[in-house]
Amino acid sequence: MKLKNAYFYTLREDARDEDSVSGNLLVKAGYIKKTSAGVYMMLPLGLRVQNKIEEIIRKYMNEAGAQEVKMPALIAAEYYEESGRMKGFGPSIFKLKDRNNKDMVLGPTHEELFAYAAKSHIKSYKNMPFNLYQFQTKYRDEPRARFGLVRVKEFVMKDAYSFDADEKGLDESYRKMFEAYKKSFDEMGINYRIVKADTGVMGGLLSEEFQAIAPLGEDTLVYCDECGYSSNLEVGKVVRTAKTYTEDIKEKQLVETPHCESIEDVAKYLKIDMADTVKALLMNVDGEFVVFFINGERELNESKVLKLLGGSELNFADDELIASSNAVPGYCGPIDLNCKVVIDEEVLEMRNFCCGSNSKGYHYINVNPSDIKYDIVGDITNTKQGDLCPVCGKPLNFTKGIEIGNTFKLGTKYSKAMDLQYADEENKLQDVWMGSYGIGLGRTMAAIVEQCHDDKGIIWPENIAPYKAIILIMSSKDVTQCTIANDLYRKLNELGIECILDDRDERPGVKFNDSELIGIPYRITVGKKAGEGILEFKKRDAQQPEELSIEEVIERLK
RNA sequence: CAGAACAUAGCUCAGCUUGGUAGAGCGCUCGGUUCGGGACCGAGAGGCCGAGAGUUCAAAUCUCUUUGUUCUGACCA
Repeated sequence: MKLKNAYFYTLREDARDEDSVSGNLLVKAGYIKKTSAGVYMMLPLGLRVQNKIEEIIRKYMNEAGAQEVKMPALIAAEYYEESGRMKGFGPSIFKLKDRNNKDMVLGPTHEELFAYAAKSHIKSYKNMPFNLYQFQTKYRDEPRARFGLVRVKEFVMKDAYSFDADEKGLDESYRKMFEAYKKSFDEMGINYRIVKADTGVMGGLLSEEFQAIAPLGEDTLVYCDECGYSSNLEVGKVVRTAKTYTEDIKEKQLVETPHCESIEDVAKYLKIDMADTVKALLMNVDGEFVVFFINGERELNESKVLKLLGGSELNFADDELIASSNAVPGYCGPIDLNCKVVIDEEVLEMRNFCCGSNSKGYHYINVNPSDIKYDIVGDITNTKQGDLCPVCGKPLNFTKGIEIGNTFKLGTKYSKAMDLQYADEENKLQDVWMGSYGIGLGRTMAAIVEQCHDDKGIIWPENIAPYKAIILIMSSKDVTQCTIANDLYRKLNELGIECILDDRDERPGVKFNDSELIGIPYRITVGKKAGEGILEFKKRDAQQPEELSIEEVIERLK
């Protein structure tokens, strides 16, 4: 690409409406442009990066034996009605009607259509295994688009679906995809971690996420250096530091706590440790009023709660629901509470703790497990700093991650719903075992920028940079420089080395800054010494440039 | 969905408190001087001040409504 006559621009100032590093840099460097919240144009440079990511994934998908197809984005709603996910996705699914008033959706993910496609092929066990994949645009009406390309409403996903006759087959298909994912992300140069995760709206048996390590990440990852245990915070079993309660059990006592509506206030007022308090969460579980009691320092884990209670929706309770009991918001405690009570298993180990009294302005201190009444007990909180590895008992580490890929063992959930069956060796009908595997391309791009940048701009890993090299002509009026630069540009192109020639009539500073902002891995400066056959060669992340001959430059880039 | 902030030129912003009909820097066009880290001089083009309603002789400015964008949370591959 010769810049002079190309669609190319950079911005000098930070984008006002992009607060994330990657969103700002991608917009500033002219890779993407926002059209509305969570919807972006892919400009020439951005599309090249996305295509690079796509090619790497395609290579490993094909290597793993998957076949590429392309499904429509516009889908009759009946497919999602059949699988029950019209409800599962709820407001996140884009709905529309055609001119005949037929309900349509813009596909948020494609298990249904792939299961439908598989029906045409699967008659007997002899037709499996196989794996289909696509690169295709997904639409999700996210409650809150944010962080540039990290969470958007329209994005390209690689999604693959495996079909096997039994669980053993699924395990093998899953393993192949898992390996292909590792190879893909390794080749892209991403720093990532694989964690166990919740199966969520996808359902199924197992979910693992590929998480790019980044402070911006919306997921918290917990991992153990000792044994390799690694999990999303939302699913990890909580194993507490073995705090030994040595003190004697005391008699519970009512104390005045005026205007202390939060557990922080109470702890501060009574001058006690938050870890020695039990807080109440007044919740609405599918319309039923349930109060949860957990250690004052912990957070309630929604997916654990729903799994424990077999519920589907968890919200804070409204005033009407609260009024159905004697619970007093801010002073709710597990003693003589007349509604459904669920306590975290940790509470049973605590001694002489503080909790609400169900009368305004008062809390109890020195409460013990024998004082309280409850209906259900279980592990219902998030892992937190200080907790131990559930496998080996060593202290856990925490980090933030951006979910760039995930793999699901779906089992027979969708084949049952979509009636996808095959005849086995005894001619009996059996359900097909499915797996599904996704990678978000734009999100991957964003995650890489989050990891690979400095104060001057992006630093693309070589394998996904839009171009490998950029040639800067210092003086566009210098005939020698122009000739040499154009000649080098031609030679590199002949060798299949993708490069940019900055032949714009700009001052050197502009060209240096732009080349750093857009993050091209190698910079070749054609300047004063060009006449002597000497060029300047600098890797994007190198401290100092080096002087090389034209031949040496070509050799380095081969 | 709740809370908060913001919306003025292509970009980043000032002006609003105290109403008088539009500003800066960068970018862009033309001319000149420059030419190895976002140069300088001169001359220009470019905006129904997000939209609608109201108050007023007069609204970018005050009031109400609305839409959009961002942040925090809720939610969410």
